[in-house]
Amino acid sequence: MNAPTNRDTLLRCAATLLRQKGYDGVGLAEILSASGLPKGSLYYHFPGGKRELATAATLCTGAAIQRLIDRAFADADSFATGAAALARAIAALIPPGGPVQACPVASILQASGQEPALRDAARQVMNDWAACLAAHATRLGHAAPQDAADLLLMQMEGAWLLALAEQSPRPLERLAALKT
Amino acid sequence: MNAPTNRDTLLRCAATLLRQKGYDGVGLAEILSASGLPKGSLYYHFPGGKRELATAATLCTGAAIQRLIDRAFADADSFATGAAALARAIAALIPPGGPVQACPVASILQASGQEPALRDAARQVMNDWAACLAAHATRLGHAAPQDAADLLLMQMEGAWLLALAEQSPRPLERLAALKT
DNA sequence: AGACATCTGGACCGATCGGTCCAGCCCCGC
DNA sequence: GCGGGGCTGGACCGATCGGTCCAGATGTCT
Repeated sequence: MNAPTNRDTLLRCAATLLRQKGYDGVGLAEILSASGLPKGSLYYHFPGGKRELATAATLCTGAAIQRLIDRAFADADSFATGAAALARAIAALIPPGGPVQACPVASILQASGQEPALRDAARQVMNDWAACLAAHATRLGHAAPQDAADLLLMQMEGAWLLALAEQSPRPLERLAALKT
Repeated sequence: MNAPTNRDTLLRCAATLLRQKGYDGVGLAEILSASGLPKGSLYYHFPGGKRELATAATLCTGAAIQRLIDRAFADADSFATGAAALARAIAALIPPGGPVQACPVASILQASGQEPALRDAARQVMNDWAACLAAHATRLGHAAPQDAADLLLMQMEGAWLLALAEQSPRPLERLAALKT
């Protein structure tokens, strides 16, 4: 059955709350009450405390989004159509009634100035995404794969930020439309 | 001499610290000690407390950046060259040795889920920028000014975010180069 | 000089923060 | 039956959070 362990629950709740309120915006108490677990569990599974939990959650979500990238580009016949599919996929992540959640990297970036561990995690996820996009660009025969990948990453992050600002998937859908 | 009032000092310090640590990341004590003023002054000039100070500081910085946009596009002969100039101008804001500061809007966006006042401020600044960019696109005879403005805003915000992640102006310079 | 409005200085408050610590439950192999 | 990790439950801690309040310094009128 592969029942989710308490550690997984902690990661999941932390990831969600982090993306909603940012690193400094969530308290441990909030994460704990959302997961229904006591403090002891947290510090057993993540001895490094909030820092460790947040970095682990970010890396986890980052990997999930990379899978989303791969899936979007899997049956694309060009980089542009893959990019449009990706934008639509990210837009589709937004729960219909619920709040728009930030990009996991963006959500810890503000606090990364004080927390080297967070900055490393943010950097690594970004680099992974960029490399992944560049690989797809190369595979699809793009003339300047590195440029295309970096530019798309900028556009995607920007659109995600705008979506957060206006609490609507529209900017992401807009980007998808502009890519066609 | 137009000496800066204490209110101005408060706004300036708050703007800087907000962009470095985010809304939830700065404490009033920190802003106060940076400005060398007591709590009484803050709550006299900004009875709404942290919320009011942060929204005022964001609107202020937002307006300053809009002036930067106007300046960058002032002597541009096309939307693309204006865009490149703007990216370079934002990159130039980054203090050589110091930390990369976030976009003022991005820095309050995470907390805007809990603070309607912040979300309104973020939205307004974004809308102003978009309108401003669209006006320049129209003026310079772009075929689809709205699309161009929105896309550029996405790219600029994304590049700014990447710059924050790798603590270097390179993504912004990269965007400027790709625009040429 | 005296009265009034403006602004500052800082003590103080309850709530919440992240983090520590340990008693004890539970389930395992013996 | 029993011993011993793996894990949980939660009391507790000092620090810091945003916010309140007011005495009094300062400037500006009449």
